[in-house]
Amino acid sequence: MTKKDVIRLLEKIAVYMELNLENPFKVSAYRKAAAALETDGRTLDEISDFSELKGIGKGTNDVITEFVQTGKSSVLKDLTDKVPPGLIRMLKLPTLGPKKIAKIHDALGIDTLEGLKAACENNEVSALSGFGKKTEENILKSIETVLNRPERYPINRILKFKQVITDVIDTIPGVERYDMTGSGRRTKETSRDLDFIVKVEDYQLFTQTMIEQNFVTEIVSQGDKKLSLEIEHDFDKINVDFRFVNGDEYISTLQHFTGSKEHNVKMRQIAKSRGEKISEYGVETPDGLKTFQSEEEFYHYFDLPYIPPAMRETGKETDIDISEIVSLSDIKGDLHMHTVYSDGANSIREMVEAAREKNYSYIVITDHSKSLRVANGLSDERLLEQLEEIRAIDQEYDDIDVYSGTEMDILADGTLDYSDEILSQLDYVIAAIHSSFQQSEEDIMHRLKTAMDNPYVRHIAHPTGRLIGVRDGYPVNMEELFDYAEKTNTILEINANPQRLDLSSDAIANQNVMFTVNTDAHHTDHLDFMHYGVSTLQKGFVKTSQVLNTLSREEFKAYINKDKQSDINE
DNA sequence: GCCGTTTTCGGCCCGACTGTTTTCAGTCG
Repeated sequence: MTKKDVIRLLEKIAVYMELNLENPFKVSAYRKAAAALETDGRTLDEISDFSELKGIGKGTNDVITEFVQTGKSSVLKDLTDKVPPGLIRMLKLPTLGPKKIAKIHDALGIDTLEGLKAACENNEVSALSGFGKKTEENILKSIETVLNRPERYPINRILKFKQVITDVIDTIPGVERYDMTGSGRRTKETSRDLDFIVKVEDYQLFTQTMIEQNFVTEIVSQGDKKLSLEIEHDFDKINVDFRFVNGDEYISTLQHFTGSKEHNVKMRQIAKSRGEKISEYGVETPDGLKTFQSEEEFYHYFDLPYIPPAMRETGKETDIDISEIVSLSDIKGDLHMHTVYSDGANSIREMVEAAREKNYSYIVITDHSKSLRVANGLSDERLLEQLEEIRAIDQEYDDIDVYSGTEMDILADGTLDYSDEILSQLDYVIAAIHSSFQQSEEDIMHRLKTAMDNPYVRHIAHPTGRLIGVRDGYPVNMEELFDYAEKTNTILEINANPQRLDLSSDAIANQNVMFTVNTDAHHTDHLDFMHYGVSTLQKGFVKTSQVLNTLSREEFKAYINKDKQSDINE
């Protein structure tokens, strides 16, 4: 029995209560109780009295206590006796909510998706009062969608959908400004849909242009203020919402539609306690509607520091001190990138020039090692050749330090791809697993530990090998990984490539080790990925002092010239 | 069901759009 089990129980009760048409505020109380448990940093055993948490009172405390002690819940049992499980599946259908489902169930006795489909096809649903032809069609369409489309897409897929949309927006005259909002802006690992806000002179022209595009498969809704479409790209379908903004409310609309919902509820409660009201149009104050020039100004107005989008999730971000959390401007260099020596697209010099444009103080060139043949990994000789070239280029620049490194393979049996004799000549060594993902956790941990034990290996790249929504990665014992990293002074990477985001924000929260965030760029354009990695760190509430590449140029040079075992911040 | 510096009852964030209805309920974000 873990905290997660209790959270799931409370959320399950909320869903069943919703379908049982209980008071919506009662339903919401169960959801809030679940959120309160989630936000609390402690484990189940560490909490002695649940009712001391804000949002948990006598009722939910009793439910939790019964469940923890007996493993059962009489409240849930009563509900599951009353509500057929098929109705839970119906809740997933867009346009169908608890009220309509209850009505269909009560009037027609339908309690399965299949039964619902048949009833629509026989026009039984449209015969009910309050239902019509259109509702029936929409239900059939919803069933189709739910059966044929993934619920959420990984962030990398979301970014491709985004490109399809922005390519069109960029051609529409009169568009003054637009932003992607929603979970995409918050850098969630997966998103259900795409959201944009658009400041445009003529929303009708915008709407007309957009709905004429070949990729539009359905107009979900269309009004003066918003447009909602279903689009298709590369055989995948997703919903896209546009919100039209006029005048001075842009920042308030941006803030509102960035979410999360929980974050917004929290902000509105704060406003309300001051006698004010937040909406997407601004803040209603006793002196009239207040609008803002920036989100910084918006948060400062409520006596809060600027909260980056990535951190706007549970609402707890408004309660805690976030002044020391890392931000993109703290990043002084990129320690993991590839060149044409292995599988990168650009030369060392091109990478240096691109890094200078980012105002970085230092970079490390880290091509693949010899065993990674598919990526043209460097033999000992080519690595030493490259080292010479890096040294020469470094000499040419006053404003940036260019260090020689490698992303060295940890081979299947745990041996490292270069000898210590070779490694000792490099400035900075990264180790990574690129092969034999199917090994047991024990074998994988043996490989990672061998690398961490090596005196030249400074950091482990993409420690789990996962690709979001594509593969889980190899089996890593996370507790052991963090313990061993701490023991050996080995730094763990947040790989900023949006396919990876590895380690994940969930994994790094509340850990006491050093991290580094790097793009793993294979092209100069990829250096732009850095902000995804920083967002991941922000979601894990990681402080600037815990991130290696926030060190100044001099501090980083000192770190490189020191033994791995010595303290970084000495 | 939870909560309280307008407190033990009466609120609980707020607005857009659709569809069915003829003034609004339901759903969504």
